[in-house]
Amino acid sequence: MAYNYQYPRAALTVDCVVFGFDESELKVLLIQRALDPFKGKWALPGGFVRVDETLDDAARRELAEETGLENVFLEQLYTFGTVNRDPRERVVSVAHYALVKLTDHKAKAATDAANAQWFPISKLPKLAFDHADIVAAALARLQGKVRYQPIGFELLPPKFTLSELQHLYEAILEAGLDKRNFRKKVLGFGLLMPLKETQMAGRHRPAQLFRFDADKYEKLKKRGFNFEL
Amino acid sequence: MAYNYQYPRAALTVDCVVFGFDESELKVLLIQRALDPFKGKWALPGGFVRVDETLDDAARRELAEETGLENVFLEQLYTFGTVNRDPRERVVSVAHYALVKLTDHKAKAATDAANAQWFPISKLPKLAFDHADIVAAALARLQGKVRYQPIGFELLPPKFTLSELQHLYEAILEAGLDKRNFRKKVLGFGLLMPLKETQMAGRHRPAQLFRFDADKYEKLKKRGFNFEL
DNA sequence: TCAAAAGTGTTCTTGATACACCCATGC
DNA sequence: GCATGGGTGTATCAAGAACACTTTTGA
Repeated sequence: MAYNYQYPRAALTVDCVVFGFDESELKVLLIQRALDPFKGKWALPGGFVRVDETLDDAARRELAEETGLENVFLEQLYTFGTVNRDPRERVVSVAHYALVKLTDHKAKAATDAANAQWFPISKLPKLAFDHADIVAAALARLQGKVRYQPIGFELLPPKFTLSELQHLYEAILEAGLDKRNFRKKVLGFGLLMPLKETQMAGRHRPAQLFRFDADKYEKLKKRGFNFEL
Repeated sequence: MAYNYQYPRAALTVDCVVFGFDESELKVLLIQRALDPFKGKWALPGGFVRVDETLDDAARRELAEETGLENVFLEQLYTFGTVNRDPRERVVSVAHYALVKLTDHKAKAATDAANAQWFPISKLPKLAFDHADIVAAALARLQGKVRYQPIGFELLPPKFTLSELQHLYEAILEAGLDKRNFRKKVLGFGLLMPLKETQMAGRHRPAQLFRFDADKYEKLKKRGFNFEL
């Protein structure tokens, strides 16, 4: 079946910048292209939007198909519409960014997506199309948003230590933070619940584990509370 | 000429939320639809993206065609891609928002766009499609952005008084501001240049006129300066 | 002389920053 | 017993918030 239109139409795609956090580093998930153009090059997961699915649905579907990731935090980022960003034809891409808990998804993704690989954000390979621009925009968004919305927890396991949280913020913001001030502030919100467990990890004092209380955050937000790091 | 594609494609449009400021009120420019669907209803200016123009170009072209506005501040907002947002077929719309100096553009727009009209943001009519959602998103963006970027000046004439500026911020943020604190802070940036002129407006003390020094702002920004109201 | 908006400083409170030592564990 | 990261409090400084009266003009 073919479809006729009076005027030529741009093709519409979605692309996803998937962030993960591991070994105190911020990472991005890339896939190696199997087809031309840019065959063999690294690129963002993504693909064409079907005519009967929302943009969000399209992004989640492509993410599942190409990387095996499901149920992740996903948000629209920006729409890239330069005329010649794809050498084949006019393609407009609605870029998204996703945050995944690497500890959960690591194994799964490895099996479903043989040609997917995590790269430290500071050591990305050359990317296909204008995907380097998209990654830059996503990083800027993440750096901005993490300051006033508690989205960082999407990158950590459900139970985490304050040091892990601090290292996450340091990795995202690319800046060192004072340990005492960080703990004072982040505990001051009353959104981190200490667990009875501790993390025994190596030859030093075990660390208190916390979980983020998302319900409490939602309630506070409705009453005008403002998370701000 | 007709265009054949293997898969059905969404149509791609741009829509613009145009903000203006007049009589201490924030206003939005709407056009009355001449054609079905929603014939006679008020809607955002916008239209189809051509295959050889960027999204930004498309938004500016539609704005000029439908409202006579040119050389305005324009930024991409969000892309709306719900499946049934247009009753005719699948239409994905890249929404933008624009800020115009009403004093400059008022007369011009009135002639070029007979069916365009400014509405106070608090008294908008029912809008076609999902345009009410788009306006809400644009207002939220404006409220957020005006706090940390000096975009408010795009809504004021080149020469303005501090009271005008304060009323603008109050209208956008929907909150009252303390006069002395506002002036202290905004003058503290050193980006408002007092002019030799004053504004004689009615039976009260004349007000000092200022202009915003955009060049100085750009230089400061490069050195890490942060505008924050 | 009155109404109406312009203009101007100080005090208090709050949040941000800077900073150094003891603790619990594994080797 | 020592190396490693975990955990804690205070003093200083800067920015934000609250607040009331005088000035200049036109009618």
